[in-house]
Amino acid sequence: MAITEAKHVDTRDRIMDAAEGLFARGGFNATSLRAITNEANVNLASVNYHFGSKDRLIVEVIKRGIRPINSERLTRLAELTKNKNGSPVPLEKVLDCFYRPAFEYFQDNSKINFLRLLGRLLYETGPFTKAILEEEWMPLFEPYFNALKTALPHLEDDEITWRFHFALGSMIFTVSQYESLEAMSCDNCTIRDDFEPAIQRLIAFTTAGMNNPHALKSNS
Amino acid sequence: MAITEAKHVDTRDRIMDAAEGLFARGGFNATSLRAITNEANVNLASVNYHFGSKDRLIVEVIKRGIRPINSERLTRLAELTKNKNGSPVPLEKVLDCFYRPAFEYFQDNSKINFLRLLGRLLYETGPFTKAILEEEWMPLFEPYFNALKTALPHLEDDEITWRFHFALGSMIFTVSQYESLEAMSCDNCTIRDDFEPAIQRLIAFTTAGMNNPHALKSNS
DNA sequence: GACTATTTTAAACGAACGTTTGAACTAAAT
DNA sequence: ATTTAGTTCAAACGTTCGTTTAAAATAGTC
Repeated sequence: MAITEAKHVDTRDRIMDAAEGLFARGGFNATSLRAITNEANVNLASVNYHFGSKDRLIVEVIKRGIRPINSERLTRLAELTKNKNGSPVPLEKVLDCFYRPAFEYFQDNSKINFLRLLGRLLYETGPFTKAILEEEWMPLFEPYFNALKTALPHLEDDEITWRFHFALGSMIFTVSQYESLEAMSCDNCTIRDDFEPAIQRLIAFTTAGMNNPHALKSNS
Repeated sequence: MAITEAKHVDTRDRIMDAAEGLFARGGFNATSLRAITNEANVNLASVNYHFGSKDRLIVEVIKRGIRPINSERLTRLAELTKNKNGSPVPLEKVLDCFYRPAFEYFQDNSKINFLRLLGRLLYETGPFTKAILEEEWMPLFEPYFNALKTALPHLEDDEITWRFHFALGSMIFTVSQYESLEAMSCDNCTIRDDFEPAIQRLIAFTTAGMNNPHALKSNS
């Protein structure tokens, strides 16, 4: 049974690896199962055998990729607030806990496409995509929103939401559209070899933006 | 000939209007010509008659939408730098010239989907999409980069490029993913009825982020 | 009213898609 | 050696896609 299971898992993972790269590069609808099974060197029918359908394949691919990132985000934030129990947590440390697990994906070359797939997912439509995002996002939003609230006590809730949204946009754009940044800078500004300059600049940028003492009145 | 041209233009525009909305909602590959022609109440073959192919249809849709935005961006920046000839231009005014023409698209309900289509285009693949984006972006990048350089004389070129990239991410995310912001805030933070609070907050956020005096050394 | 050019229409084309099927294959258990 | 459960495989299924075709309809010209 050991070898049988090894084969099983092997085929499953080869399909998911190939699907992850092809979905990120060409999109979900534009990527055919035949393209995936060709790249994975498996039979066409094995996708429906192991996953049931193409829809459930992408769900598994996304969950496999996003869960270690998000659990790491929660773990680091919990450690951060635990060690500083009571006293306010520095804003830049909170943002570091949120950004870094995503950036660390770039260390693994086989995962470099996944963040682009996640960014693309925001624009994909379908019965499953929105559900996955909300399902994986909601457990993350509350703890981080509370951490931001204690770090920015002078701001109203909606103001924090606005600024968190802006920071999210910067991060997502940075990790999923890095190619356009490379093009703009003639490859001077890159994220591939070492993400530390990128994440430090991103933290500096978004910390300054969120710390801005001036705020619009009320929630209008 | 007058009525003939009217019909011609009418069918063309009805196709483009329907395509813009459907492409934005469901993506390029997932939207069939039959869905477009049904929504536009025109015959299926008229797409190929008027545009030649589905690929050339999306090119025309994108160009029709992006050109008035980008020409307005250039016009307003030119006026801004002309009136303040010589003296440095305030950073927030430069960003206002860049952001506002995009946000003003939300005033026209028929155009509300176009910015989402543009955001989605960043993640679409194809021989035409990247070419359009670069073709329409390059004439914009140089003037705005120069304006940012004079507004931020203490920063190196690459540092400006990084921060401009972060600001771009915030803006694109705001105009194309406003639904997730509404969900996070229980519809307290919205952009639909009035974009002025959104654009002012976005300008405040990105101005603070770009003005940050601290900068990483060198271009590493 | 006949003629020409332009546009619209219904129908069909071949190709590619996700999925299903049933037989062949593999490896551990009896 | 036979059985059994799990997996792989080639082939085919029905559907949908973008595109093409040729006839019908429309509008302007003489």
